Amino acid sequence: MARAELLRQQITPILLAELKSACANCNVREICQPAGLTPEELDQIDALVDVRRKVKRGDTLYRAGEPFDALYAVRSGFFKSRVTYEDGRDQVTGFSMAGEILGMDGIGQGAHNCDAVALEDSEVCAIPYEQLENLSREISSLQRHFHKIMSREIVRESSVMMLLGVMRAEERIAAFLLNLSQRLSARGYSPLEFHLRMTREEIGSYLGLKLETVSRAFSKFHKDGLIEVEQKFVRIKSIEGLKQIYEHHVK
Amino acid sequence: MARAELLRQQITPILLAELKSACANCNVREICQPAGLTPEELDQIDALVDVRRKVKRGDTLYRAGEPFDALYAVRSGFFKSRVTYEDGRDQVTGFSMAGEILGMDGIGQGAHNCDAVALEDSEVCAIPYEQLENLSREISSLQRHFHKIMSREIVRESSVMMLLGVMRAEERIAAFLLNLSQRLSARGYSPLEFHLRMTREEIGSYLGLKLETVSRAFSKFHKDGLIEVEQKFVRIKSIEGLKQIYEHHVK
DNA sequence: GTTGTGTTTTGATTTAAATCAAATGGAGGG
DNA sequence: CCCTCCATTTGATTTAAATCAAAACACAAC
Repeated sequence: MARAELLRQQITPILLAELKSACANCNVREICQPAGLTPEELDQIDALVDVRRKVKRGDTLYRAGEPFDALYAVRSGFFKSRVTYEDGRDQVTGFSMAGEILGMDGIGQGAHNCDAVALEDSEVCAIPYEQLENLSREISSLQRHFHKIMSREIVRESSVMMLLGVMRAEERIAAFLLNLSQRLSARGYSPLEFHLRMTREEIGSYLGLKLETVSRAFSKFHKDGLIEVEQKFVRIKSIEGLKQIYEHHVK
Repeated sequence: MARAELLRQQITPILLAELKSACANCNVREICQPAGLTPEELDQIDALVDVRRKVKRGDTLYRAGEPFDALYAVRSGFFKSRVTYEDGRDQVTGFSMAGEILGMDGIGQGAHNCDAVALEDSEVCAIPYEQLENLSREISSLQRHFHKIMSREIVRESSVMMLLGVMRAEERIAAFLLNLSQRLSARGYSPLEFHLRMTREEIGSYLGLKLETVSRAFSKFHKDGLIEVEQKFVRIKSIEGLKQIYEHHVK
């Protein structure tokens, strides 16, 4: 298939020198650099992460149904995960930014369960899953980290269920902005000013809302002095105000 | 109900001789008996599952915030998982029946993220997590099974997100009934007749709907000849009809 | 049996968000 | 530059589900 061909070509040759310090320089410390590793263990992990891959904006990193064989650490860029339904309806199930791990949905069935689409030109490290399993049997702290990351994904999703199940439109959008802000902050970016990588429609899909509803909420927040919005650029003027909406102080 | 009675009787007091083969007799083969184990490995797993615990209807197996130290295999009974929100709102995030695993939400933070409440008198096996981690380093097929179970939980939740995000009320309820039917069937129970262990309100909470909406949908399905409902008892008359609703053929 | 409590059903009304519709505004390509 | 294509905003209207309300029903306790 043509896509597979393209994908293969995108994979940059791996230079030995780069490989050596691939993980040491990477900001995805989460899985590749769990705390408390010996230098030898770090080298083992370095050797594990053998393939870097660039994904152009709009291209998919993987698609639902494709065989699963690796997890991906996002080195740079931004992804959405999308599940498509028999009748064609689809939903965005998550956004992944640099420093986060992608692909854990595929482990269960040996095949991916969703599409991962780059929302900007991005780069990932592929972590071959079988090798990760093998290595995590040797290095218990790696195993522990890996389990924690999977568990956090379960918890993240149950808070999205909460959001979709009990929150009203404006609460959802406040929660979304606060969550984005918090994650950006955790990765060393400004929590108060950022560019949305996704469209209003994609935000709406993620939050179970229509794009018009998202747009109206942004306008409302702006009117109330909580944020400034200019296209994709967002500046948060009042974290507290957003939190009050999120915490249902409205109404 | 007669079936529940039978199930309860199946579980006999724990004698030492039985304990020895606790896992061999257990229907929760998922984690305790991954395929392809040697007898020695099976014994190791047997030794792992050292605590059985009864939970009375209405009691909690664990609560959000409590330290996490074990996963639970449901041997008999039925649980709901519930997340409570700062302002008091809560949501049911899942139901667990005999043969399923509970508690994976706690791994990430070392503390449980939700309450697990028994909806009928139940019995579980506690699987001490640290020992499970240790053992799964030795037995790679156990490790693999464990990872698959976690991943499936992630996938399960993303399909609930789909349900909450894009489906209309009747579709959600059709999906709920079909899912329950399929899981019961997988555990050897009738897929066409069963007792709901939860109230309409709990179903509604899980599906992001109000109890009245759940009730109305049941009435509608009955009127259309798809199901028979009598209190908590449900008989599915037309799996196909439910599937058509679920697949959005309505409207 | 009666009483009381919690669950479920059903109907009438309200409302939050969807839908429909139109105008505006950028970004990129020729 | 102009033109086209999206993405976004904003307004008017509709609608699905929530809310409010009351009655019916179960089930357990007394």
